[in-house]
Amino acid sequence: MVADMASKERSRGGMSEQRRHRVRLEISREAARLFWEQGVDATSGDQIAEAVGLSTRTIWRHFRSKESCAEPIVTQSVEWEMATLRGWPPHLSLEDHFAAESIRFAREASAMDQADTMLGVKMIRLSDTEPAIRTAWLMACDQVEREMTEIIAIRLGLKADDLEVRLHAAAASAALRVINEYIGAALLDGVDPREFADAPALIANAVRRATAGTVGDPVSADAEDQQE
Amino acid sequence: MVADMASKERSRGGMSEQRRHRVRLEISREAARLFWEQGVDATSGDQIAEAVGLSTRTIWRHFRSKESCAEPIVTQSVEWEMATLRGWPPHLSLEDHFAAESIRFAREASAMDQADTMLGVKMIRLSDTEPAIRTAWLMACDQVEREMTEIIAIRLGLKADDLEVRLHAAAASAALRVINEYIGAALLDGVDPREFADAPALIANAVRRATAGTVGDPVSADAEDQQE
DNA sequence: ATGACAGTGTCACTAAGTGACAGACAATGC
DNA sequence: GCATTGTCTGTCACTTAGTGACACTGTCAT
Repeated sequence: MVADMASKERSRGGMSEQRRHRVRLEISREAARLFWEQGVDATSGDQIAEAVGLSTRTIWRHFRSKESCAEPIVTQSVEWEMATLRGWPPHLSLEDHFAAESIRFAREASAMDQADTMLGVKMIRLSDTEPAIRTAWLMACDQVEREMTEIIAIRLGLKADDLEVRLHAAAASAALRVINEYIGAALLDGVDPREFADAPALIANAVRRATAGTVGDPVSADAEDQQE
Repeated sequence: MVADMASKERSRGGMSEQRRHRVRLEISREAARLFWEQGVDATSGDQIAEAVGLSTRTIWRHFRSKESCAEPIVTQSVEWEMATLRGWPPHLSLEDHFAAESIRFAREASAMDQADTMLGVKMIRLSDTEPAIRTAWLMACDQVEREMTEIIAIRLGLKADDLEVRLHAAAASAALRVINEYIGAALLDGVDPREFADAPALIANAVRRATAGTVGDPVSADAEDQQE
């Protein structure tokens, strides 16, 4: 029975998780496009459903509200940052790690990933004027903050609910958000992406300043173990 | 003076702004109470209308959505912080100014103000589990951030859209938010408010660290004039 | 084959929110 | 005094977001 469940998890359940994610992303893509082209209010659930080729009912099975249809595409646009933070090795500085990862991203990302990223940037811009979308963006930033909290806790060898850690995480992720908005807005205004080659340094310095120099530099391997 | 206000209250255009604000606050108070007592989903627009003694239609005239009914009470809970920031004299340190202002608040605030503040704290706690309310809270924090941007720009003698200023403002207000959540949660857990006598120092130090020491200390009177 | 199950469609339904119009009420003009 | 004007509010019909219940379809395990 255990093996049965395991195989089920792999074939059925596990698959369905991925599939669900894919369907949500597909819906989100169309929804984001429509939101961008004609505004949120002017876009109906029926329209989204038709664009993606599903029944309206099914849309509501995947999303609890119209605005939340934008979430996956927004979340995905910060996902690589979260992944990058998760994979931040103690012995590397933040700029070195971000620089390496963004090179890897530029090399490995598919055309669809790039298109999705642009859609995400558009949603972030939309969130300036559409409160409904701003929610999605702020929620995504909230996710980044939680991620950041974990990373900082480990890096400093403190608990994740420590006030110090929470303060650093909040400040650092707020800085990250501002840089995201800043670069995103510039990209939409047609600025050449090459202009932002120094983004890793920009981010690392902002994080360093936001955390009083506590976060950003390499830490010695055993620093993360000592709890005091 | 009071008579002046009262007469102005009756006069036409000028008053309607204040009156509108009062009505919204009254609605918000009842809505927040209901949200806290029975949850957001379980509270209908009709219920709010009945509780406040207005027709449902009028509720939707004042608020564009059910959740946004919580906004004024949430906003008000950070309003004194915004007012305090606005009135931060250049020659004072942040802790000194906050300490002075919070003493003044404790002395001058009416019973209803205090009750509203507690309601606001409850809404902030609610926003942990109710995404709809979290929006209101994050929006209020957004307001604080904008306020903070202005204050920091003036204090450092830079433009409000300067990236440096925006980074500092975001980090500082994020720190402020975390402390708000931290103290609010503690208060709801029954911790004695006297425990937080050191809040001004806590806030000032957090802001100072979040801004790499740039914001928090007194600035010389002419520092704010020089643009570079 | 057959049964279990997850995903989807259909349809009726509740609740959120809007538009249009009418009445209440105070301030203003004559 | 009385009509006028503008703002706020209530009533009611209406649209749209979102849910519940049930039937249908394809896939997998037995």
